[in-house]
Amino acid sequence: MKKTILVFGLLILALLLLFQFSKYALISSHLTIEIIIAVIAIVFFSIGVFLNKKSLHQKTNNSEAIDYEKIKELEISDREYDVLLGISEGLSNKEIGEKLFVSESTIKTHVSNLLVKLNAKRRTHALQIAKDLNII
Amino acid sequence: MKKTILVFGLLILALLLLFQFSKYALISSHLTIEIIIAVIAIVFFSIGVFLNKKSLHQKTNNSEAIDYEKIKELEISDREYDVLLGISEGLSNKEIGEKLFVSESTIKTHVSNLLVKLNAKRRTHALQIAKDLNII
DNA sequence: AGCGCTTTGGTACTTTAGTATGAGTACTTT
DNA sequence: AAAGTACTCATACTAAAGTACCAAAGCGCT
Repeated sequence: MKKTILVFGLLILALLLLFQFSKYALISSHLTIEIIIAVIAIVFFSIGVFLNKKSLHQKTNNSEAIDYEKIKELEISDREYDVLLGISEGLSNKEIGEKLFVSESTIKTHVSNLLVKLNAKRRTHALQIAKDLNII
Repeated sequence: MKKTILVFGLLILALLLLFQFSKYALISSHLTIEIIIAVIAIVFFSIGVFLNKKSLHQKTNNSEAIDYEKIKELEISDREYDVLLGISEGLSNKEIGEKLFVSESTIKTHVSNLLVKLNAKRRTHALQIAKDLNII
């Protein structure tokens, strides 16, 4: 929000500077009106591109970044999150166990707890929910 | 590519029109230079935003867009793809069957064929592969 | 009409997944 | 020291998922 105000302030400043510049240029007749218009066009075109790129990047980043706050909020433990990542890699409980050096039983416990915490019926459902919440 | 040329053509046209307009406006003195500059600034700012949005959308869409060619390449049938979408929604075979108005047996057949075609061991694995190939 | 393909569905079976319950260890907080 | 929490693991069970095989209906193509 503060950034937005700053950017708009700079924009208005740029606009005023261009007004002054164009007046001076016309009076002194060193530059033709075409060039002034071209300069203004290029400047504002660039500003438009720049601003849009920033805002769009924020949006795309938001949909890709992992929401660690949400993970805490759901009380998902570290180990449970490891298991969730294993599931998202398409591994079986046994394979996840081998990867984390624990038994399949342990993974089953973690998965069960995960399903409760994510309010999911199946591991695939959990995956869908987790993606929706931006936690994987 | 053709679109790009078209857009640039229109841009140049707009620029020329603005030149003529500004000249006429100055001669007839109906408008001040400030207003002309403001109009030009707004117009080109908008053009910048618009063009950038288009190009960025193409980029983001590319990493999200579904690769239908790949689906054909893998010889995944329409129905199998429906089932794949059901899996990605976290549904059980039974639920997918209800959604598509067919029996669970049918879904099992489709899933089995899908796993072979995607070279996956499990439905979660199929999901991971499908995401990797940009087909879901 | 016959061929190939998709879609559908079934049976029988094996393998994973998931639930319920109990229990031990370790580490932190009160 | 006691309570709480996270992690571990096991048993016993039920429920899904997945495999293998077979079979029939429907559609487009030649």
